[in-house]
Amino acid sequence: MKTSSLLMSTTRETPADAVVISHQLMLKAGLIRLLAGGLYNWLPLGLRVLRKVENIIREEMNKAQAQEILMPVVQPIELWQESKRDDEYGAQLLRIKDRHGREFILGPTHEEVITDLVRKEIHSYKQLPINFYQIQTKFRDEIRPRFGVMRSREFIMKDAYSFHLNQESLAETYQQMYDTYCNIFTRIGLDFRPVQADTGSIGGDRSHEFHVLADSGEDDIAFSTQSDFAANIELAEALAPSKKRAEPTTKLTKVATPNKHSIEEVCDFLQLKKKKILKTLLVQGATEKYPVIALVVRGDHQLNEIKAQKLELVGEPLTMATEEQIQQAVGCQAGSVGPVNITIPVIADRTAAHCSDFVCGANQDGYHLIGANWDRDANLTIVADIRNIVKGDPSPCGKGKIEIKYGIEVGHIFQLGNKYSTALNANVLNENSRSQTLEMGCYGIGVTRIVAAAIEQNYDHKGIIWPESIAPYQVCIVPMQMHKSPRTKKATIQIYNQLIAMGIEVLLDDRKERPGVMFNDMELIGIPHRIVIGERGLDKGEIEYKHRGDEKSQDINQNEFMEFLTRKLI
RNA sequence: CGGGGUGUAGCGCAGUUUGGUAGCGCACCACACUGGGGGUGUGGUGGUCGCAGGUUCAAAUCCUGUCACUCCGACCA
Repeated sequence: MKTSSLLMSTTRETPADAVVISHQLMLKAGLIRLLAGGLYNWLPLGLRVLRKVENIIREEMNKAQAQEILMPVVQPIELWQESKRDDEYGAQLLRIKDRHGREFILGPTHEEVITDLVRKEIHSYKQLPINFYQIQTKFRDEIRPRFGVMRSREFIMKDAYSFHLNQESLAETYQQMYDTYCNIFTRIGLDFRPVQADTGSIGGDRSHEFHVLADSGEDDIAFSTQSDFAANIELAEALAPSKKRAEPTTKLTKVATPNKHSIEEVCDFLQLKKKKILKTLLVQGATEKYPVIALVVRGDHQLNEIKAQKLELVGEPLTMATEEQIQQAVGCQAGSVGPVNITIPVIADRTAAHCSDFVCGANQDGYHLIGANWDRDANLTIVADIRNIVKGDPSPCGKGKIEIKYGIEVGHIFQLGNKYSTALNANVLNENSRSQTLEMGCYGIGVTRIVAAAIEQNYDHKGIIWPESIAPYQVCIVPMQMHKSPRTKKATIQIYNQLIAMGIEVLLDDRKERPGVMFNDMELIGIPHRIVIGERGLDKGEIEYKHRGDEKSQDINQNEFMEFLTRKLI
């Protein structure tokens, strides 16, 4: 390809709207352009990268005996009513009507469609297990699209769905997909981690997310410093302190804390560390008997809503109690609530339950209690893990301490079980001629997001540094004064043609631009291998080579150049 | 959905307070010089100032409404 005929829309200035580096660089390098909120055009260079990612995924999926299919983006609403997910998905599901007034949705995912297909096509256990995948556009009407293609409304996803007669077979394919995902992300050249994850509203039993580690990641991942344990912070268990709780040493005393509500204010006022205070949050209960529940965590900890809402007494989804409810339940404002002399059920976090001589709200506006202790002053009935794990906590795996890093979720695999096959009645006959509900797994990869994630991990002040596997072109040729020097032109065209004949993707910058412009553009768009040809080198019988990640270029003897380059390209 | 910000040429912005001929830089086009890191000069192209309504002799500027984009938060396979 020659740059003279390529749409290479590089810009000098950084667009004001882009905040993360990958978004900025994708715009600057002319990979994508915004059409509307969360909707992007992919320009030629960007699309080449996208296709490379797709092809790696496709090859690895095929290797794992998965079969590629293609399902429609537009799906009839009836399927979603059948699975009861039309309500569950809510506003994120974009609904449309056709000319006859029939309702459709733009597919945010394809569990329903594939399950429908399978219930129609698969009838015998002999056809199992089977694994289908597609690389297809999805649409999710995100509340807040942001970070370019990292969180867009329309995006491309590789989604796979496997079907099984039993749990063992599902577990086998799940493991195979786990390995396949590792192969895919390794081949792409990403620094990634498989992470234990919450199954979320998609349902199911076992789940791993695959995260690319980057500062701009939207997920918090907890790692062990001494093992390969990694879990989404939503899920990571905060262990109970191993030591016994200290005995009370102080008297329970009420102190005035006028207009001090937040943990910070009270700490400031009483000159305390945050960990000496217990934070009491009131949430909606699950039953009429207990409409309000108190959740107690240590002042320096954060409530983990996902853990909390899994508790029996707690309403789902987790909702904070209203002011009226708080007044009615404890007779004071939210900032003065505490577990002492409270009539509603109290659920204490494991670490909070381990505190002694603590400070808490007095259940009276303007007052807190100091020197409070469990059992002596407050009933400790329910203890549970309801906080976010934090840096320095012991790892739940038993080895090492916890470190928190940010991750970009690029893959997610689930063992769904029979949620959809039951809802949609997907059965096969087993070897006893009995109808049996299918077990199901699903496996997603955010294809467009991978492009952004790869940039987040591979860039410098000049621009993108593509991993070789997904670079839009492997090699670029930057000739010096080619339009004035027949010698340079001849050498350039010769190498260009040779590389093309070898099947190498090469980009020749044949624009009548100054060298600086060409260098800057090629570095911005991140082509891994650069060849510079000019009279200066030719006089010495040399051609210049530089890798995008290298500090310096090297001059290679003209006669040995192709051999040299071929070795670099392996 | 709550709170903030911004809409003026392809991009980045000034002009709005105090109403009076639509500006700058980059990009783009032409020519010349230049030529190993976004070079220089000369001359150009391009905007119903997001949209609608109102006030006024006169609106990018003031008022009302509306739409879009964006940031923070909540939300979220």
